Amino acid sequence: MSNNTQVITRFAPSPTGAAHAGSYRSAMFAWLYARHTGGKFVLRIEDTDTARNQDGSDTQILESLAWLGINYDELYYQSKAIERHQEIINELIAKGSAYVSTEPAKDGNGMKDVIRFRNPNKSVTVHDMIRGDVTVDTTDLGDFVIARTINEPVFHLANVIDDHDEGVTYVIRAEEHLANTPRQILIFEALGWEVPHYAHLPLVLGPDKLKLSKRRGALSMLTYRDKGYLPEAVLNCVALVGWNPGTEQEIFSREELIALFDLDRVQKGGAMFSEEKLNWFNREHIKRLSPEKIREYVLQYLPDRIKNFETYSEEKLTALIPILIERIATFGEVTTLAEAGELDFFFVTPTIDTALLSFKGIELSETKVHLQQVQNILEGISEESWTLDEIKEQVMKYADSLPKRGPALHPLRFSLSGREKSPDPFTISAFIGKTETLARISTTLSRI
RNA sequence: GGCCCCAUCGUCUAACGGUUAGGACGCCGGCUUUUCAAGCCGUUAAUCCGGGUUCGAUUCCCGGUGGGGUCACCA
Repeated sequence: MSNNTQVITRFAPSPTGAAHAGSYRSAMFAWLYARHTGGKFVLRIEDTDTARNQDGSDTQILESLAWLGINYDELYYQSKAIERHQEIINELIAKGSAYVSTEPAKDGNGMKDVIRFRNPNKSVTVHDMIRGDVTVDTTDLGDFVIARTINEPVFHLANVIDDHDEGVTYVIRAEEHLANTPRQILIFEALGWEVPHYAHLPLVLGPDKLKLSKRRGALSMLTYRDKGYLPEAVLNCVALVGWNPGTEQEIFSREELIALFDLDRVQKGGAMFSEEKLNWFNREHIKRLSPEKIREYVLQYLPDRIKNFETYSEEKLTALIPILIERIATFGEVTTLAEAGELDFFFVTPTIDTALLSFKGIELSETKVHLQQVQNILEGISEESWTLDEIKEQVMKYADSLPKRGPALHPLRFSLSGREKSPDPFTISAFIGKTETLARISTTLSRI
């Protein structure tokens, strides 16, 4: 194999259901390697198992890849290569490398012809870019089946033919295929074709430490999209399971990943994919988003419940975004928060449960005094200087004059939000404005 | 079971024979302007075991153990 062969990698999913994080990691590495080397990345949908194909699952894969920004240079559907496959099967038989074998049908109904490969029974070495040389004696494979019928190749054969025809020079795929690689090499050799470079990626494990499968751990990438994860965060997170650039940098843009990625720093052992870490990555990537982009996302996830409030406006949204951003890991949480009513007090006057108004153990009568003091202070601040900093400074002056700040701050915050948990009172006051702040305070006061 | 692959904190990982075995996520604790969130600081935590080789092993070799993959007329 010459060193200057163009790098052509591929991702070859079968449309039999939702692919999982491990599949996409394979796609990602193959794509990253192609982009890094300036090569090509081809996508091949292996849709020959008509019985197990699932409708729409190929478009789901395509959509997921597009969302992640994994763009391909060529797209093939394996089912369209049937004639070519037949041609090769016949060639193999003509050459004596394969033969028709009449044997009892699998389903138990009579006899049937299958095509078997004439195994030379020799030792085959896979030169794996990640694991080094792996030598296997293919004898125990026997004369394995390469086609169900004369025109129906089995996975190994179809794979070899397609990879060859599509010019694939680097087969980058999951480790589960390593054990099957020798038989594919045997086929390549029988056909006199150049064997591609191989790189078998460590498996991505589920929480149970077992390899992810369609049944277990299959989580569509689109689910992540819908939950409000950023594609660059998912890309970043998944790229770092099983690979690292050798530095302590953790946050990478798509371009940085392409520039840095290489096969020689790919891990050998399997690894678990952690959603907790994904949340962290997502937060980090949100921080790096432009204000416009953030606004777009928030708008997309903010439910009508909020948008329909009379007090809702573009300006309010602008003020709300920074408050929102520090409370979420995914944009989907914007919806969750809003739907749980945890944002309502920004737009409508909350109902106050006076039993919860006082700071720990403080008499209601004393709370009332504090609240009145704060009310006076707030009234003294002009509309023009009604800013978060100013409000905070003035109110804190009073709160600090007390043995503890809680007795003054808690009732204020509670009067404004009506919730046990909420942003601080200054943030809320600044957000809802002077008039509404004072209105909420006097309403509370009147109810004591 | 045969064959193959793998093995550092709970998790993702760094350390290409010499480090107090480093970082990140999470956990826990503290701080910050009551609460929550965020932020900051800090703590806890690992080389699977046994032999070699070597002045010296996480690192190299062998064995064991453990885990995983694969042995289809599925891809």
